Amino acid sequence: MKAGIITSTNGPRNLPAENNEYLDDVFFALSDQTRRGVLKKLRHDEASVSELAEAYALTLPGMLKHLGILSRAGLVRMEKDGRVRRCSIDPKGMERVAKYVEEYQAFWSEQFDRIESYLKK
Amino acid sequence: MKAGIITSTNGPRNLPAENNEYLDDVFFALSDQTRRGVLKKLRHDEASVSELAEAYALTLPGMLKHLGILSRAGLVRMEKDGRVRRCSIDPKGMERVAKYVEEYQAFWSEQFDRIESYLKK
DNA sequence: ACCATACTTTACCGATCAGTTAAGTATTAG
DNA sequence: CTAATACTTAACTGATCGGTAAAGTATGGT
Repeated sequence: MKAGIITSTNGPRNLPAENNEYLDDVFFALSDQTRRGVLKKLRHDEASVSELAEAYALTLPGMLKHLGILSRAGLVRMEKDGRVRRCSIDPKGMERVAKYVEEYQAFWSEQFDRIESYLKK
Repeated sequence: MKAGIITSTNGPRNLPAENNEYLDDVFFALSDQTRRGVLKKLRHDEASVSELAEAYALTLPGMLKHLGILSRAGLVRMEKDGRVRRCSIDPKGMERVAKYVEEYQAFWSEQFDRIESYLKK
């Protein structure tokens, strides 16, 4: 969604070529208390947009924006059922986060081990 | 840093009282490719602000802002050594993320089990 | 057919963000 | 002492964010 030109060429900034574009979206979606609250609520039960808007004292368009962000991040699934939009958890987004954290900590502890073995000498 | 008044009273919005204020900061910090790149680089080696600024083609103040965000999120530690600021990984922030993901998925699979056992009947 | 419900679209607002330039301070090399 | 280095602070810019109001569209109940 955001910087397609920059990341597609991987040119202008000499980034370590971390092509995890979607991580921008999922981490951003999780950086808001209201959106984490929505996720928490949806883990227990599905809900409509109106129900969520009322629960968080937001207007319908306001809640819809949050849901759009959660949906783009792969954290929420939405299905139109008549005039009602049923929102439910999508596990895809959180799995991406889990994977990132795992890889991160794997690298970190590897580094830690290296230092430890160095200190032993 | 952000909404101290709102979350301290936990009043105005009827949130599910998820008092994980710091999660806003850590998820937000991770929602940017440059900042995730800095983390990746720092996992291999410490670096000064200038080194990081050059690696990502940013000005010093620009990089310093990113480092401030990473630091507030508990993802990066900074120590002033003479006129140089040495930046290194702080595991605290990522541990918070790991914990959030764990709890989230625990609830999710619990819910999943409940549905499964319901379907068995 | 009529009307209420549930969403959708558009346009707007103040605040925050990513980035800059420019000017400042502190530390070290010579 | 002087000057270069490395950071720091302040002010500014365009873009995005969270939220709203207002007006529109589609669907279901009677």
